[in-house]
Amino acid sequence: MPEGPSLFILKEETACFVGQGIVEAGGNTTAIDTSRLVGQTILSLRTWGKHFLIELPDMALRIHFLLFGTYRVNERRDKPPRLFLRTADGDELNFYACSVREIDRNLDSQYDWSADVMSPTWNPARARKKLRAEPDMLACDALLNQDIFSGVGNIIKNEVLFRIRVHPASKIGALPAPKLRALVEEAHKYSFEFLEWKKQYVLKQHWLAHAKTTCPRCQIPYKKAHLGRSNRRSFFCERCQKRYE
DNA sequence: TGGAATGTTGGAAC
DNA sequence: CGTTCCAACATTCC
Repeated sequence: MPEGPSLFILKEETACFVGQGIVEAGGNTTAIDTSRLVGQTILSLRTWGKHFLIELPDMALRIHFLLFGTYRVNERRDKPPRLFLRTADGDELNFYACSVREIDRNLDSQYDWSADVMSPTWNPARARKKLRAEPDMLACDALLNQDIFSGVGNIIKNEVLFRIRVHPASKIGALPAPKLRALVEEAHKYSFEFLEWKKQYVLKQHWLAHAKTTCPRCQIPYKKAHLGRSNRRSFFCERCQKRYE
């Protein structure tokens, strides 16, 4: 579920909830008092990267799906939801195994929307500026940094680095300017390809690097290692992906 | 079937 | 006090 494009799909699927009043709410979350949601109108449903934001008159909720979170719209799983909302029209939104938090209602003061690779206000120049300020950061960590590439997850990270032929342990400060530019451009471009493939249920078959064993370009075995401060799985080709350091 | 994984947080340890 | 490390959370798949 988790990466930014998947949240984008969730937002599309729940657009009909905006403007509706909540007539019933509950779930096994202990983070919020769900009875406070009853009677509130859903003012907006937004996303910032992997955050799903529910804006209400009295509060704002932040849903984070972490690694295993799921949701159902007008359907239920065979498990108790962490949070559910029902509207007067009979629409129902169920969230499972996710983190629920009440956050400050002023979303604009907390979120840099231009950092979200899925946002219409995504700002590549600003991302490059943030990257230039972190020359010692590794490319694999930079892509997972939500302040720079909000919404990018481990799949997108591996696919982007393979496509731009950059080794995950490359130092940001060592990247030639065109490579830095390519990194930022591809993070945005691939996220939208991910979105389309995910909608068509063909995402996995388009993976070129993530969870793969052989480089499709030169046919040698991929290296697999947990790299960087993030210590997440990296799949990379030592022949095709240059290490800048 | 035990281990690993599309992720983040909070607190302990240093 | 800042930085780093690690457990915890929770689900599914191989």
